[in-house]
Amino acid sequence: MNIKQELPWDNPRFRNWVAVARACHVLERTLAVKLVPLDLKPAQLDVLMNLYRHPGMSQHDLARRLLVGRSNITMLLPQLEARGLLRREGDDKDKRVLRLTLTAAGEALLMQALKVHMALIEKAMSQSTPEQCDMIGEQMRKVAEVLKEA
Amino acid sequence: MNIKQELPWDNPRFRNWVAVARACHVLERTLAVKLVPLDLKPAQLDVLMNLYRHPGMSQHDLARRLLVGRSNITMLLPQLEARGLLRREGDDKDKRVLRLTLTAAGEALLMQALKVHMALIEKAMSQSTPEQCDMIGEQMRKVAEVLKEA
DNA sequence: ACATAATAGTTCAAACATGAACATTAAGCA
DNA sequence: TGCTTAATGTTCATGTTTGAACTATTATGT
Repeated sequence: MNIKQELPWDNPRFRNWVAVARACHVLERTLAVKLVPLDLKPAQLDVLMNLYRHPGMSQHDLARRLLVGRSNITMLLPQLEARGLLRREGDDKDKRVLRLTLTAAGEALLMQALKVHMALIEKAMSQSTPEQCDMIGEQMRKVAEVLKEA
Repeated sequence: MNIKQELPWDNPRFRNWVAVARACHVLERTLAVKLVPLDLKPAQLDVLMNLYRHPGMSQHDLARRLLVGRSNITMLLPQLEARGLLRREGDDKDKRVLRLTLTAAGEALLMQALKVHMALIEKAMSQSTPEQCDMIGEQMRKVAEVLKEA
């Protein structure tokens, strides 16, 4: 009847998830520091990455992918657009939506930022075997899936 | 000479880490929603959790554990103190530091919040075997360790 | 066609986080 | 002892994120 047996910290799932959250947090902060020379914040890098993978996205779609409010996108984009990193063009069929695409400058900056991001991830995951790494990715994709309807 | 071979998304470590970051983000957002009834934000829960595990912590120590600026703590604590969830008492030996401890009310609220947190994590990790879960935690602790000197 | 509802994006105020400058106290050392 | 340096916590200005209300446009249903 030790009360500590009931504490979350004695539950492996809890302890291990705390480690996951902590690792994420550390990597995020480190990335922020390393992106300073490029005058980019992690949130902005996320925008560029998503536009690269999904050109022509609407702002609404982008907000959903980034798990962020639409108004956040509205505040975020003008800075990047003013720097000539992306374009916002109205859709012909639906005059409500703005289609987003990277410019050449945007792609170029993204590539530089990705080098930084990649190097950091390489370092972070260097302790794991390829099999472990794949398993982690696989499990984490399941986590995101399971939580969608939570 | 396919240029796509060089892209980070084709690197397993990159893709898998993106999945980790995404899972974290989703769980964090979900937790925030589920904590609304308790009038607690994830950052505040982190404070309570750390004070429970390490009673008598200084604000500086707390800031370092939370990977957050000291000023952030200064802004965060008065709300919780005003709600009677924690106490801040000056250290006798060193008049600069404030020692932090949970009150009974703070512990009680923490226990309620932990139930919510725990349930969410259980659901998230329910897809993984205990062995996989432990392996993930182990690797993530290494990640945090490796990035400390990065 | 027309009214109603839903959607995309914006605006705005409030909450929140950040980092530099500051006051107070402690530690190191001549 | 005194002087310098470092550490703790606070303040404040700045920038970010959020959610609710708003406009404009499209979809739906009768």
